[in-house]
Amino acid sequence: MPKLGMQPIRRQALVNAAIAQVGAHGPDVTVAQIARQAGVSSALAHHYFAGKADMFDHAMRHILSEYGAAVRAELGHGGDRVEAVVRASFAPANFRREVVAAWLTFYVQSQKSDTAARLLRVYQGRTRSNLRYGLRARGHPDPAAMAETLAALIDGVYLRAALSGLADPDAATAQVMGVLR
Amino acid sequence: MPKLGMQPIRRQALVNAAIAQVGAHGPDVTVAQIARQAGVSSALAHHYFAGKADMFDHAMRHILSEYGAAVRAELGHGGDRVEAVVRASFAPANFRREVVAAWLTFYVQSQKSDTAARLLRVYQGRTRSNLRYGLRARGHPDPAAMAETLAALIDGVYLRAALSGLADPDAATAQVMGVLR
Amino acid sequence: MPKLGMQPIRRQALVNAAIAQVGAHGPDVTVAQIARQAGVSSALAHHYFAGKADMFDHAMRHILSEYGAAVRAELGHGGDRVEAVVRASFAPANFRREVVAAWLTFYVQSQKSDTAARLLRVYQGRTRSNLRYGLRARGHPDPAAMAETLAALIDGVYLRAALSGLADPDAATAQVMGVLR
Amino acid sequence: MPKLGMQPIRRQALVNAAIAQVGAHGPDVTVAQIARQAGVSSALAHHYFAGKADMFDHAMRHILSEYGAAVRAELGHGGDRVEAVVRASFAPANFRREVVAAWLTFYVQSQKSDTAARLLRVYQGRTRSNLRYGLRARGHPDPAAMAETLAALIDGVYLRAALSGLADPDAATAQVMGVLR
DNA sequence: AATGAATGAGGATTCATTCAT
DNA sequence: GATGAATGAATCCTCATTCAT
Repeated sequence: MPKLGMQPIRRQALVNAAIAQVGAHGPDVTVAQIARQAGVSSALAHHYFAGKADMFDHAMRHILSEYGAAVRAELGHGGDRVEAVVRASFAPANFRREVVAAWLTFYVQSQKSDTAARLLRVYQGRTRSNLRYGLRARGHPDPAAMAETLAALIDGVYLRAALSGLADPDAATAQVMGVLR
Repeated sequence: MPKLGMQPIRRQALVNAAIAQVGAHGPDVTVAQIARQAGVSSALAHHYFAGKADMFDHAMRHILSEYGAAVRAELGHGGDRVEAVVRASFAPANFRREVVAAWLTFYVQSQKSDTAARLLRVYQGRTRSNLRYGLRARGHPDPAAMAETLAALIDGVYLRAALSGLADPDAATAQVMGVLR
Repeated sequence: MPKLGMQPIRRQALVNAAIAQVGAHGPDVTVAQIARQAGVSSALAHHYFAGKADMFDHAMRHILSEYGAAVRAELGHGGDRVEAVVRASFAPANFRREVVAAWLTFYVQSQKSDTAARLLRVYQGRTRSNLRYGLRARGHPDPAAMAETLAALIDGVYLRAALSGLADPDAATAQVMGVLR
Repeated sequence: MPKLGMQPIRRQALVNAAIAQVGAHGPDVTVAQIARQAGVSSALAHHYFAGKADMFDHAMRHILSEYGAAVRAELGHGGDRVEAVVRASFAPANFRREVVAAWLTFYVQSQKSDTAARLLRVYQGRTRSNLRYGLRARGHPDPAAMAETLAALIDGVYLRAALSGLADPDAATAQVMGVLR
């Protein structure tokens, strides 16, 4: 009897492996490396994904969707909307060394991948809108500009974490919130 | 006597071509592409550089040294030290679309290249120190922390410029300086 | 299930092709040439061997192991041990034009390949020991020295066969045995 | 004023360098390496020789001519002709580690170079004839066969010296003469 | 005489991808 | 569902060789 429903399992395993490998070895990982880490043959990776680029797109999608989930979770707690977004950005699950490194790599590759670029724009828009909304609620004088600044600062902190390999969620959150006084 | 003194000319041309190509096509440019843009054979590129990685290292070095020159130039004008650093960061020469894109790519690759990582660390240290010094002069209550924040914010703005392809020096400067009130 | 068990077949085919091509065209054969003769792509050659050097090492290993088999076969016939070694050295299978030429090439390359050098030393040791043993049995007054001489003479005859392209097993055997009176 | 008569000096320097480099690094030395050791540019090497193969041919020619000179010198001493040839073969000048290694390499390459093959045949013929003549003078029952054997043995001893890197002139001479009792 | 400059040709090696089983 | 087998298409890099000066 054939194994049923392997598709979602394999796809998830491959996406995780892609993130882990890209995070560990940078952008030049091979399909074979990813497949090996996922415990399957590289041929199977091509069976489940249209190609390497497709796998990378899905990996980025996964990272962003985990981020989205973190935001929703924080928002669910009630409390300040701005801090919720910032806190979610540095939630331990998203702020793991390898995830941050992978995020940066995919970020760069989105200069070439339309799919990734589109995804990124969607999430950036959502973040901006969340921040503006929260800033307005706080009575901030220029929510639009400050939202941009916060978003850029979050990315900057990510960038430096990716490079230094150090990632301290609480410190990062405090640093970003600091500019709001 | 043969034609003499080509070495520095060729090296510079190749470094410029590397920045332009990487800025335009991302990290996966080929040595042949770079050489073609520089108007030489790929063999010559290998004659003047130890290899592709060496070329990339020198390209990063060049970007950072141009940045360093911009900082020194701004500092020479006198005036506020913090604003000088920020303004230099977004000086038109450094903030060209392709340079920013190349910078991001090399930034990522510095996860693998020790040389690039070292360079980066030097420049980051210098920036941090300049910012602290300027912040102290301004009587800022927590120069160390704010220097980190400004540095991260500068990187974040760069990052977003690299992706959007939009780069407005004055707007960027104003945005960063904004967090100082 | 895929086509299975190609590995040993391909490896053997590639080793044979390597010997044939090196025997025919000298040390500067290309991996592509060898692969073509084996009827596969050069990429596949790299799939089954770590690289060109690895293929050459295995080719030398194969030649020496065939030689070892010939020695054991001759020893199995009983009879004089010295003559068995000499006869085996010139057994038609080992004394084919291309094999001799390939042997010489690998011999030279063993100046650079540690693996090949090690193999060679093992076989030389074995030959020396067989010859000494046989010479002692024959009551030769100085088995050690004569073993060296016989071994060198065998190599010398090989060398000349490699160059002249002529290889007459019986004549070669007689020539070597001649020095024993 | 131009330097005059550099031709023979440069050619000799390049030939010596070729022998040294091939002896040290095997058959895959580059023209640039050889030129560097000779203290000139690789362009100059091509000015004085038709190409790499030509340089190698001349290197072999030089080795053989030094050998020829050694033989003539030994023959001049009077004494046994056979021993003169053997002794000359292992004369320190010819039996230096690097020369022996180079000799072996050129020997192999003569499978491809007609020039080298021709040279080799000439010298082999001369050696054979010298040995036969000397053996006849000694009253040897089968000068032709023994000449072949001695020649092969000399080559075999060379071969082993090339590989082991050990070269003891007197021991080698004794070993070869030993087969004459 | 001599060499830095320059390149064409080629070679080893890698890798995403396809296919037969 | 899964994989070993297989390859075409790069890519980096090397090197002998030529040429202008």
